[in-house]
Amino acid sequence: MQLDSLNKAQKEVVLNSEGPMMVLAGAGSGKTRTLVTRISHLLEVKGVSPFQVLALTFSNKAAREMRERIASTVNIDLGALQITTFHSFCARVLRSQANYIGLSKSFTIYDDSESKTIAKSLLAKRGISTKEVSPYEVLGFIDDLKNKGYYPGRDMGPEFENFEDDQMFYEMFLEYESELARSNAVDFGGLITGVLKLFEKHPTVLKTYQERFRYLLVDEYQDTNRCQFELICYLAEKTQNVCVVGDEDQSIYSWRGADINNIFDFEKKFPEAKTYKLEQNYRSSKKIIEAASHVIARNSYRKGKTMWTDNPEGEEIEIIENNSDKDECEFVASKVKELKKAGNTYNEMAVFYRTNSQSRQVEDALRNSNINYRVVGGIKFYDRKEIKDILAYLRLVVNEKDNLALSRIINVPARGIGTTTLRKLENEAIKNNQSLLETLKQMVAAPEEFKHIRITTKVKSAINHFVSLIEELIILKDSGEKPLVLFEKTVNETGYMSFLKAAKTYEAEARLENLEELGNAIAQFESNNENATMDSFLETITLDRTANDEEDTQGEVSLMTIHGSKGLEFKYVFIVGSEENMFPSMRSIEAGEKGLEEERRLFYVAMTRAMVKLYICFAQGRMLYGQLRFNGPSRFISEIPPKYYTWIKAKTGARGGWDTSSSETYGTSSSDDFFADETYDDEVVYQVQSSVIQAKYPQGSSVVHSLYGEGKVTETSGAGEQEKVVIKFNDGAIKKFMVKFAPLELLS
DNA sequence: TCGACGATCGTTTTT
DNA sequence: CGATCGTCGA
Repeated sequence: MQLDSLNKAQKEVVLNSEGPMMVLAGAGSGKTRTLVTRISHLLEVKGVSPFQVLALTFSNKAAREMRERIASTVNIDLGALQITTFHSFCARVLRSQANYIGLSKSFTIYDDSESKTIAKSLLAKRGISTKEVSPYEVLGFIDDLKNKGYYPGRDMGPEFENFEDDQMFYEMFLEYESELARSNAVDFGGLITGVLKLFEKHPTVLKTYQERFRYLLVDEYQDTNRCQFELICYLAEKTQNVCVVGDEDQSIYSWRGADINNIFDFEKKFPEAKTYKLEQNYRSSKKIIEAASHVIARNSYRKGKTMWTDNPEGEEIEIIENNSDKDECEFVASKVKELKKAGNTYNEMAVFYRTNSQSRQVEDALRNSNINYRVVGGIKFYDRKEIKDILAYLRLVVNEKDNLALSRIINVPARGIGTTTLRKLENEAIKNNQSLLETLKQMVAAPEEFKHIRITTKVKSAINHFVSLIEELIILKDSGEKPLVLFEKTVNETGYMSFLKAAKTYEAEARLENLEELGNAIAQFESNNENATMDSFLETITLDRTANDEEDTQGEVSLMTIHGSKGLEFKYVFIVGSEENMFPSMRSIEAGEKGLEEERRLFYVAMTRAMVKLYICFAQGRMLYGQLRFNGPSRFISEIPPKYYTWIKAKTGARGGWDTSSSETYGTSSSDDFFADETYDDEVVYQVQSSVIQAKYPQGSSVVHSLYGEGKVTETSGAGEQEKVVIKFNDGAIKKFMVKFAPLELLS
């Protein structure tokens, strides 16, 4: 254990092993190292058994990393040490206590897309089109309840009584829940609420967990939702040995239910709690840290930390102004090449964007320059149709009650059991309070009882076939056959393989390859896990979607959304698309101050990933939804005091002209151009002052735009560099521009 | 029962 | 612009 390599605050965190503690750990402050050392200290010095420690994280990646690092510092068998995600932990608890909650051990975990399918069917049942009410609205409502820790029947206090407004939604929630129960299934949120319910309804069960886990640690605490908070409170109630580590400035998942209040409420719930701040940054240069600190200081909803670093001053941040989105990507590509030439490797560089859809252009530019790259978290293997189909078969085999799985594949490949038949069967199943497969089985056994639903003999024989197929697979599974064998049988016996082979299209070819890949994944799972079962494989892939293909031969530039970058670090970071309406996103701007603060945290996260050099790029004009937009640079750029950056016009159109020069004007102009009316102060943060400069295009003036032609100004706001206008063009189009960027000319 | 075509609508997604 | 979804037609 390397206590000596820790700083004072980190040491305190490690040594104060008893009692409640909250650690506010800034970006790059050695958070993981501290947590790892704390656990090692518990095990090695305090003699705590690994069996009694529970560390909860949000991602599998974080859990794995922590376990590996502990394993390499401590000379103890970590077998019983639980470092897992909230969801895996809860799944485990629910499986071992399944009898208490009316599920069987082999319950299925439904992912978001399956939840969506149920939401859709609930709407359809009511004759509501998805246009009137989006299934996402329904899911949002349900999710919201679950995030807050609600389960049917739970007493949540006064503010939860007003379901009246949403009577219909609440009814759908109840139906959704019973639909899950009927299928012996749980959704992601239900894993957490399920355990909460278990603990509340069965104090004896709770007690066993409280007694087992004497030491509780929670990573990424700022991302916990209310339900998880309550879970933590229950688990820690007895020993009070709970250590939560988080950073309110990196809370970027509030839209997923993360509740910053958990940070503020921790001390209320645990009045004895000690709070520590890890404020020394070991990752980034001084310039980057100070710049990022100035940006985040504008947020009001924070506890407040002052990050500092002993690292060298470092290079200035570069603000890169480009003519278009395309130029921006080309700039990134050429800069990446330049950095490579200077002796850096590709995997020291990363490109961050706000939305996944922005990756394509970056990819194009990198590919054209023959630069190796990897898109992190883009394509989702397990979301592919053919994969979901085969997995649905496997799920059904594991959990016979999985009605969703059955309805998905009963006619894939086509067996002549269409939607009408399925609808009839579903009604029967509900009427008889059975699962679909049970109903089917019964129908095979006693067809005369199903005369009233009028199913043709042809369809009946198809059903017979289907049922015996599934039964055969179930027998195979029960006989203890290995997952890979079960998979291969499934692919072949169901006719899926021959159906794809027969198609002979390019697409079918790709699908076959994907199935092969699924086979490889199963084989790998078998070799990694001694007693691999299909059940455990299915759980693993729904709860851990990180693809495990880690080949870093040549090194690759990493491309990812900023959300995906949390927890990572790179020497060189490019943030692309740093424009208003992109980043911050249009929606967040509309959402108001809270939305903007979250975007600012996102920007802060992006900045603090960079160790050596940060490039913040924006384009004057960008193609968006098939339209050229002039958004202007992100307000967050203007929140960085100019002394930390150099403003570089990489490729910019001449003022007022759009498609003019392609000449490179690498110059070091300052930000004065853009943010002339802002003042900076090192201590406190500055309000944007309104300018007294007159508008260049006052309301009513006639103008000509080099692309859209002539029009009239209908609205003007701001002045000088901030001036914005709304123009109604002669062809009727109404568009909004930032005067600074728009190729406009005044006519009268 | 499948496929072709038009209308629609655009965040982020640890689990 | 483009992916996705729903509707309609054969």
